[in-house]
Amino acid sequence: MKSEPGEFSFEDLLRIHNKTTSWDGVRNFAARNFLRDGMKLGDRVFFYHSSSDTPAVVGECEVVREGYVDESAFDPTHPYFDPDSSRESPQWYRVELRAVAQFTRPVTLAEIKARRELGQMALVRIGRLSVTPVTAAEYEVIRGMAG
DNA sequence: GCCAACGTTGGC
DNA sequence: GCCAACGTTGGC
Repeated sequence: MKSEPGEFSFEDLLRIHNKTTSWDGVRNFAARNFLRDGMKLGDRVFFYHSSSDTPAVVGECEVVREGYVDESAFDPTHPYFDPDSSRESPQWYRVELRAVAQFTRPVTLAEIKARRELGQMALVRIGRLSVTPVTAAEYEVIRGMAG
């Protein structure tokens, strides 16, 4: 999961009660499908800082609630409002994530790109998506790089 | 600031 | 359905 640290950083998440947040605002169908269909209770999730000086995976979360309707799309005053989504046929979904651990050593995008085993990572392949899948093998490599 | 790689919009 | 124009994301 990507977040711009200037908007919402991993440190911000750690400061929240229960270190838990509802991940709303995803408004891309491919990202939504990964989020809604691919994330299961207890799954580990990497937290990635995008559009920062050093884009990097900075920590780990876990899914504490699986995909459910993102009601922010229904509110005309909300920045994530989408008139095409309704309670009758919702388009957008969210999950709840809880921070598990901050990496002692962030794993930068440059390091990820330099590792052959990670060359096919969706994060690298489809860089603009805010939600991308991580394989078990990729997960282990990055955990190793984080120390 | 530039660019790639999309997604979206709307005319036809 | 096609395509041009434009918007968005995010790395560099």
